[in-house]
Amino acid sequence: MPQHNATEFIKKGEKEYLHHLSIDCVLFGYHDRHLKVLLLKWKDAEKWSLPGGFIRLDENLEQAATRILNERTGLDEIFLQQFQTFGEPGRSYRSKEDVAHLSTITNAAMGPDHWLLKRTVSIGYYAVTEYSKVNPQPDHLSDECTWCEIDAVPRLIFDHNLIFSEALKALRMQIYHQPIGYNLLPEKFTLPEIHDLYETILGKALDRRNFAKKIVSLGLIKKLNERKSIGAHRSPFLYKFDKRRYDKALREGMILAF
Amino acid sequence: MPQHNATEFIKKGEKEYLHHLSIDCVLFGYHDRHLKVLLLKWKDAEKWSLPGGFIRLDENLEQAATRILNERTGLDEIFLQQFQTFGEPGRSYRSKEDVAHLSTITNAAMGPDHWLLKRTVSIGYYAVTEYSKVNPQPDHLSDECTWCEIDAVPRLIFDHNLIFSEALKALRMQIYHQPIGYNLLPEKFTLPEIHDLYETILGKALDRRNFAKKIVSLGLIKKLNERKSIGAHRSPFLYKFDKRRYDKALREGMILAF
DNA sequence: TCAAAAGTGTTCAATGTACACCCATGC
DNA sequence: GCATGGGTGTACATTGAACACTTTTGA
Repeated sequence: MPQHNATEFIKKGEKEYLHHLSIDCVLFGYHDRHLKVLLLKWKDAEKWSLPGGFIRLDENLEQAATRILNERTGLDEIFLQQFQTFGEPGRSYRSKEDVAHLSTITNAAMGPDHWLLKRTVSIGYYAVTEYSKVNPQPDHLSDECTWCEIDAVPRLIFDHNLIFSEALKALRMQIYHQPIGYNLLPEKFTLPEIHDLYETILGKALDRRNFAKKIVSLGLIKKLNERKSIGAHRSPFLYKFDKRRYDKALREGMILAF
Repeated sequence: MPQHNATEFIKKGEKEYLHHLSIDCVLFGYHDRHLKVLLLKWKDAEKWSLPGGFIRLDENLEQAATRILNERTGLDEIFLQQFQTFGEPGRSYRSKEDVAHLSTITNAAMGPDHWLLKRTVSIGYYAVTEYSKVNPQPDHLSDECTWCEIDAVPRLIFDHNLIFSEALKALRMQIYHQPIGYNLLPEKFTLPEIHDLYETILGKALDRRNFAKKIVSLGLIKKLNERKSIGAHRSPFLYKFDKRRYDKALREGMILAF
């Protein structure tokens, strides 16, 4: 039962969602050596936030997070990771200004007991996607939904800056224990491409030769007898993921060091 | 405002705690080469559970977890780690039997809309303590609170077996990145003692000589000019933690490999 | 022929791993 | 003197880190 507008959401949401709980998603987007994060801008204000939402009465947490991201991006089959739960009292709607603004943009009177204004504990999820084909859609409360370079994240509402930075920390930790890239690279990709991916996510330079040795020795990718033509340069070999081994590494973990 | 009995808790809790949310704690106890976990047994039944509780309206999550454990153990200054949040619909009070039993032991009529029976998302915390001086106290709903060997954990209610095993996994992961032992060992301890601690928590044998080299080379512990008398055997040297470096490693992490 | 990017291998240092003997102590 | 547990060092294998030249391509 999708809400058709913000006013309805404010009024009817009370009966459709779990109170005191929300989900915030940090969706990282990778493309061409850039790592970005999906942000929303509140209507008629310079207030930015992470995409978030509430949990339906009978929905599990991961489904809810998937739905929230799907509504903003159209993406399906997002590989989500729950990373932390944030519950400081007063973490949301601490300022009267935020409340007044919410009231204005939703055109709804909200008493202090309104369900949306109650103390809310937020479960944080993150995911990574290839962003070049995503067309971000604002939600009811926003007039903009856009990718933002992770080094240029503005001040966000509530504790969303904390949530973002914890997500980035978790992502960078995860990359040492689980494979990454299957959804971020084309089916066939070159070593320089996956090398750029790792450098971008980790935010640091990795020696080309050592990287190639390690990534190949993990056995998750295999070299093809094809090259990619990249113009006035030597043509790099193409590789593809060995899906069996990739999935095994996803399940069982691995150890990587750079 | 502590509840004095289960009936009061059932009735008045509605206004004192956040709905739809709970905290479950996995408290590991170490002593003399044994790793145990604190469990509660429901009144008049062979139903075991992890210690858990609810979050007061103005309490932060870690305070709530600390309070819950403090009520069971009297312990203060517990180093808690939030590790995962569990929210499958139907994870708690799925069976009518459980509901009926709760109703019986609390002597309270509970309709299907009772706050305790609503869908509840539980935030998992774990901690480790020295258990030999702890006198576990049952809560309102239990008639037993006791340490159980981690290899002999019985069937637990709800999804508590899952919560327990995820906590154990997280603890064993953490031990590679953060120092452990400050609260688990006496102020002065021997290398064999800390060696036993690591073997017990990890559940595997570690080479004595290599362990000593690594743990000393981390610089977190320092050798004293004292030995411990252990009867008819060579007296091992005593060590103590270097608190400054220990705290630094807690904050910044470290890397350990066994 | 030149500029730009890709491919590749070796050396050295550090770390991890396996392993065994002697020493101290109290009975 | 003996049983028990503690202390210690070495050799080898593995891994990580640093590093530079040659090849390919199209303009």
